[in-house]
Amino acid sequence: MKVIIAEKPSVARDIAKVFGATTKREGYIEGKGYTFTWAFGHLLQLAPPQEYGFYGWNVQNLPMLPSKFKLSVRKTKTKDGVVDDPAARKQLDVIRTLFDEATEIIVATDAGREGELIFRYIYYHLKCKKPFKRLWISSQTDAAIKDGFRNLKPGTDYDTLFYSAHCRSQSDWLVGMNATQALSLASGNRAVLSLGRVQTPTLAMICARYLENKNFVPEIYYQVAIQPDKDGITFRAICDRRFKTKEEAEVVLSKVEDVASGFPDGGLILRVEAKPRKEPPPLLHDLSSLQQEGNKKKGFTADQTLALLQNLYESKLVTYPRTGSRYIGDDVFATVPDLISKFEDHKDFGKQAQLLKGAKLSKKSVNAKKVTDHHAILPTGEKPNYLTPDQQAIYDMVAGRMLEAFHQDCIKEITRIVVQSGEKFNASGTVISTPGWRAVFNDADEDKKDEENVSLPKVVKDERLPIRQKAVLEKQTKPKPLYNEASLLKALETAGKDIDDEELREAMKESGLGTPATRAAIIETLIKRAYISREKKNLVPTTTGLSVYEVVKSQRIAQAELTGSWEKRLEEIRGGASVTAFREEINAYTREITGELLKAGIPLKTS
DNA sequence: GCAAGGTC
Repeated sequence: MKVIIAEKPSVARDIAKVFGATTKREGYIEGKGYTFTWAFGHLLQLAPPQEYGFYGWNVQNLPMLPSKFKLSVRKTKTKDGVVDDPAARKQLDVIRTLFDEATEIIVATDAGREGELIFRYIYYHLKCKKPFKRLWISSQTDAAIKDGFRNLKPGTDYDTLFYSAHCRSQSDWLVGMNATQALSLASGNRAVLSLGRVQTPTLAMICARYLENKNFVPEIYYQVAIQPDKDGITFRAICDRRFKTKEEAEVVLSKVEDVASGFPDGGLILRVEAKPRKEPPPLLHDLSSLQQEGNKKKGFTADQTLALLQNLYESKLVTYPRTGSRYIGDDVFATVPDLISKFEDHKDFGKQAQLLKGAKLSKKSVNAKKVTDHHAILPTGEKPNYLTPDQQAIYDMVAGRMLEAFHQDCIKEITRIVVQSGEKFNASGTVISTPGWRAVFNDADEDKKDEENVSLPKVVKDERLPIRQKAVLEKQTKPKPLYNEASLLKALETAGKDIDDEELREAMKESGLGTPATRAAIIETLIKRAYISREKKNLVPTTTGLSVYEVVKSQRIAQAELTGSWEKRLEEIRGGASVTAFREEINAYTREITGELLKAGIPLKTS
């Protein structure tokens, strides 16, 4: 009997369906001589410190450097304390029984580093010795699954991928557990002061932005504006020059030949540019972009959006939510016209769905090479029964974005006018001539809502217009805004883009800080530790958060670069480089950071 | 009591 093991039940079901296996058992499906079972993500984790003899939180234990890591069943918190997760334990028993009976194992966990780790931890924990092959696919359509089974790879092809995954896992444990205990102990041990490769740079970003914002000294500057009049329609034009004093601005103002100063036609049109600009549709959503939209449009936290989305996924209404890809492959694209037709009677964008019927669809979101472990989020086409208003809102964001993504370009008419009256003054305006994809939600372009979405009257070069008004404008430079969940998620995604070292920047390019599946949890962790709090929509540090930041801000653990340097080494390990060398470096760094924190944490006592 | 990673 062959056993196929997937990362999660939904994938096992999809594969079983292709084989025509239908008999549902407790924890697996069987039929046609196969069994199809699954994990629930990581069932096993690196064992906690006490399993290596490091009892309690004690300076004498530090740094904790196990020579060989152990695995233990994933834990869950109950009122009686931390216990083995019963669901994980039960599923492991199912897998153990199936593996015992198996002649061959086919590994169908997600095609990536963590997917490999999820399987290997189970396999080694169960001390299984059966041969295994690897299914490597990135979409769960029938065609992709069939093709994948025709091209099963030898399990050993992925040994180095497992080594890199295992190194990632151990390194996070070593640095995180040791740094956390060191800082907590050094600060008097009154509370858990956690540190980690992802959470600490995230905290640092929030703190740095907060301090920058708080300490910002606005500068006042002056500009000059005029209002030319074309056949009774006035519009505003501004002189680009910025002045430090009002007096300097008034010099320019005095040169303006406005009507009140006795010039009936004091504005000369020097230049008129009117050109259409195509604005292509946005990409389909991945988890992060949807969390950002949920935060902007509805004020949901990243965690809330993920929970709502998980809910829709379990009701089979949307595809897999924790994806980091905004693309689909050609196989999925082939199903899109049918999917779109399912929305023709939707109350808000049914009309747009009808419009797309038979139309040529944009292929901007179609790129198999950019589909990683999972493709972008789509509705499945199943009809929702009852949805809560919040679920409906998220569902509509998914469905509406699908319509947008395959829609036509939005065509805007952009006009720029330069008026001479003493100085040169500029006016610009944007008018949507063909809405295309923007017709789906009919939202204003929020980035440029205030200034650009105005229409300008038709004027021609060398024309002279009266200037009805002129004024000096007093303005202030503005600080960068505090982070909110949307802007923080965006910043985590793009973290590392401005690293000087080209190799590190390259290593982080595809990942950023954390992963789509964990970013919401990272924000919640910082809140649970009382490092940050939500104030209206903003994320601001607490005094505890700021004190921790002060202690670690110049350490590597607070920099996104740490992830970059690890990613670079992990990629080399995947390519066959030595694991031992990297482990030694991590051990050395663990000793170093532990020592420094034990010294440096003291100031926290008094704060 | 602690990391980051995955998922019901």
